[in-house]
Amino acid sequence: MGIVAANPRGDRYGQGDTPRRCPLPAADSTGPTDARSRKLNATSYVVLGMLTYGPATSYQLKQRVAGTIGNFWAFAHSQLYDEPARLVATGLVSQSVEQGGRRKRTYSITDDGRKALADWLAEPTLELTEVRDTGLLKLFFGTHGAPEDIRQLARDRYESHRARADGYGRQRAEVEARADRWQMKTLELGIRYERTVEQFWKDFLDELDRDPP
Amino acid sequence: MGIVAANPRGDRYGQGDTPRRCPLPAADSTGPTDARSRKLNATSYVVLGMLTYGPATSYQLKQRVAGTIGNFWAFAHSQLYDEPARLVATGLVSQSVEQGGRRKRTYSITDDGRKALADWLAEPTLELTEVRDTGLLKLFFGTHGAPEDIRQLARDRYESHRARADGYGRQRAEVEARADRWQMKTLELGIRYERTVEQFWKDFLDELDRDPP
DNA sequence: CGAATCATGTAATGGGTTACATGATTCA
DNA sequence: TGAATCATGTAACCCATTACATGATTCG
Repeated sequence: MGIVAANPRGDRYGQGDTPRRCPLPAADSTGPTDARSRKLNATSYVVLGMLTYGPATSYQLKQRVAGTIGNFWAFAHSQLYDEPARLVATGLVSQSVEQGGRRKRTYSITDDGRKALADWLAEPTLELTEVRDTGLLKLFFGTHGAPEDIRQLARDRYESHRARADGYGRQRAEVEARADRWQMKTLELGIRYERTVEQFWKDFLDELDRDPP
Repeated sequence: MGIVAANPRGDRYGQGDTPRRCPLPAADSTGPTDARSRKLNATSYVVLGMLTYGPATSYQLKQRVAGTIGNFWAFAHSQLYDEPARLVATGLVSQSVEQGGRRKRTYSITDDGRKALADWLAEPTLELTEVRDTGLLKLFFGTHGAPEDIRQLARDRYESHRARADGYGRQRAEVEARADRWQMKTLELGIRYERTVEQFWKDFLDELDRDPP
């Protein structure tokens, strides 16, 4: 059939499939049965985590995310408006609304929020890493395009990863004082990752020269 | 403020912000003004690409994805039911419905579909790679948890990436005959990536032993 | 003082995840 | 022949993206 594998394992579908159902609310009606429980996702923890450095508006959250985890895990800024609002509803974050003007909202993490963050950090981490790289997808389907497309792809990707690796390198120097030990480590992984991928595309380009498609 | 950077650049928000607006349909009414144009996304191209290996049901698509790109870019299986249906509406895929029984649908790529795939392959690839790794997030916020959490995290992640790298290595041998050149290359990048990350966590574990938190 | 950019949001839509369902096939 | 697993789908909800909007501030 000309395709790599029909081998089992390798889907995500089994991953989160354990039916961890909540016991139904059973038609009771003790008040609003408040939505104070809600499954948190990565975005939630990013917001909670960033708020541990102090209260912030959505814009400030955006700034904190940019230049740190925003480098490898990006959001639309609207998420940093939506998610804190959800967390307020859940009681993990509180807000204070500025009087007058734009009624700007400033968010703070609550004790429940700190607890939720700590619980998450203590959980085992089983999820598989996902690498969302359009270039990889294109490489996989490379036979269905023109030979020159592949070469162009390789050049683009090489440049892109090299630029990012250089950027991280510069950032490391700038940031050394402010960042804590673990934050520096994430940056180090970022650099190692980008250099690896950069090297891959470089080797690939060389191979294309030696052995053109 | 104790946080890494408030440096500019590093958000995605500027990325896709060029207002590439379609000229409004201008209230004409030449028939259904069919929704035959639609911005395709990565899922679309995965489906189109997989269909170039021959017609398939959603389940067969799922199998083709698992063990190849599903390794690094996973979907819920329901997407492989939804997306082909959308592509049929766009005319890039055709379907034949089995008579009787479950009325199983088999999808094929159309000429327009092949064209769309080829166009995509010819486009420059500017998107930045996103690495969605919960472990990295936890590492970044490590100070807010217990010291033992970090160590556990490192052990978990080390194991996980080692297992995946081993898996890829085995897969490479099995698959060598069936896979084409570019497909093998994606596997090679996968291996390099996993080995790099495995090594990172290993070094980190060693460092934690030498210099405990 | 006007233009650009910063800062702060909202609305609409589409898409992805989760859960629910159930027929078909295999195999102990 | 019953249990397990394969195969096939649907529905609801949540979340993410995209576009729209506009007040505030800076700066030439």
